[in-house]
Amino acid sequence: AVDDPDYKGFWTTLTLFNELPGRDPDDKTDDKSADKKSEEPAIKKHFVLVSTGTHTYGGSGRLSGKTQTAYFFACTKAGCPKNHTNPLKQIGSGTGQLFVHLDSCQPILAKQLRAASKHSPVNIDADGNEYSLFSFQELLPHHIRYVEKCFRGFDHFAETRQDNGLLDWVRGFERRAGVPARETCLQLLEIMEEWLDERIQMMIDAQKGWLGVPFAGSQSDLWSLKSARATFGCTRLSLILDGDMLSALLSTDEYKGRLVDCSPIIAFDKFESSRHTGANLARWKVQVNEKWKLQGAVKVPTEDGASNNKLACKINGQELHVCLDHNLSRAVLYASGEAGKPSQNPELKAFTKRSAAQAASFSRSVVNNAALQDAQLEAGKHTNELLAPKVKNTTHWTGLSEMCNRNRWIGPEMRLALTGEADGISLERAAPFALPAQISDALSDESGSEGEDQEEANSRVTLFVLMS
DNA sequence: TACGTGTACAGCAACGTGCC
DNA sequence: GGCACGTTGCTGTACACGTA
Repeated sequence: AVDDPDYKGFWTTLTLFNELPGRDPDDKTDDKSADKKSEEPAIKKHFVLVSTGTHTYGGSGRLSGKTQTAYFFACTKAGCPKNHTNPLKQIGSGTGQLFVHLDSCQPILAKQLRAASKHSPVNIDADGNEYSLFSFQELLPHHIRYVEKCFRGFDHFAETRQDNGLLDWVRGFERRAGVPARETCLQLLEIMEEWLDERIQMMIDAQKGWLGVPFAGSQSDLWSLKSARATFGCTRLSLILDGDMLSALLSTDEYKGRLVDCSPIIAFDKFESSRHTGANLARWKVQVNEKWKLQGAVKVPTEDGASNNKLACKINGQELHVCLDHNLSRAVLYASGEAGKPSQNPELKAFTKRSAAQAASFSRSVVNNAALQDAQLEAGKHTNELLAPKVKNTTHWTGLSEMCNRNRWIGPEMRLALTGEADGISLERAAPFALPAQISDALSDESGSEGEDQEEANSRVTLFVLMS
């Protein structure tokens, strides 16, 4: 983010950010990664390498049998027994043995070096007080809460990085705290998932024992990538649990005397089959039901009205209930004439088509578009408040409403841009289409005049459409 | 172009073991 | 019990590669 006095929190791309004054992406002088390659640990400046050898790991761990270079260091402090004739053995690039020696040989220096090293949990604050960051074991309960927070808040574990400010945010409250590594988060999440699944299964079994089958509802949906190369399927179960039973299961009084609405997600899978046909969907649902012992549990699943959903339910002997929201959106599309063959509202459909074409003319004509923007500026709008006409979105059922509203808001400016006249009446450009019957009737009723010629009638149509 | 994912490894602390 | 030494675990970082 780029902060400047005029645009607080203005977000930009990395490329544009690097083009800002003072930024040179090729300048590596302050790049820690570049320094790290050439700079050895500071503690080695206080030792001299005497000789090298080979170390073979013993024990039974993962390193057992492997070999690594062993380095023999002499302490540079005068009179130290760990001199050239009795050097310290240090395996690999580590510095552990050097620190252990320095702790007793030069304890103040050892403390300073530890505090300076970014790998050490030991720090020294501005007042010279030494403190140590929490160990992994001390932090584990906080890590668990952190993972739960990320999960509940739909945050990504990629946030557990030092370079995004989160560590500073955490240490602002407790300087000894730290965020868990990504791998730790994933391991904790796996354990939580396992425990949660056990509880869900326990509730499913109890509900089945209480009511028999069927005993639950379900909702499922599918999402496909635009490339159609992958599909994700999600299913959640709807349980209305007896609170007394649930309290007994979970050893708590929290739910006693209540009905508990519980809707766990029981499947969220990448749908591996390249063809998400009804048959493939039916097989996937059977697998989910087998995993959770849900055979016969759901008689009426709720889904959208896709044909593959309908077929899957038919194959599995279920009665599909189409989601109310989807049915409502279909109803609006039918009522507005957009869906259904034949159209149930051809007049509105024709109007919608012409109004959309009119709005689209502004994106096709830079002259019209410039005139519209000028009209809005003259009306007192700021440059960042300028609106463009909307074309009806054919997929969203709110498309008709959004198009009409937007074009009504900027109707005066559109009239000015198209006709040069505030009232939108232009005798120069007649509407090129025949009058829809309803509009014609409405106009004739309104005017009540006789003998109106065709040119005048077309002008009135232009006005009518613009007003709409 | 930016981001996601997997792998390797450096650097350190902690723990275990054996010796004195 | 203190010390020296070996082994293991954890975090942070770099980097390669794939992909939206």
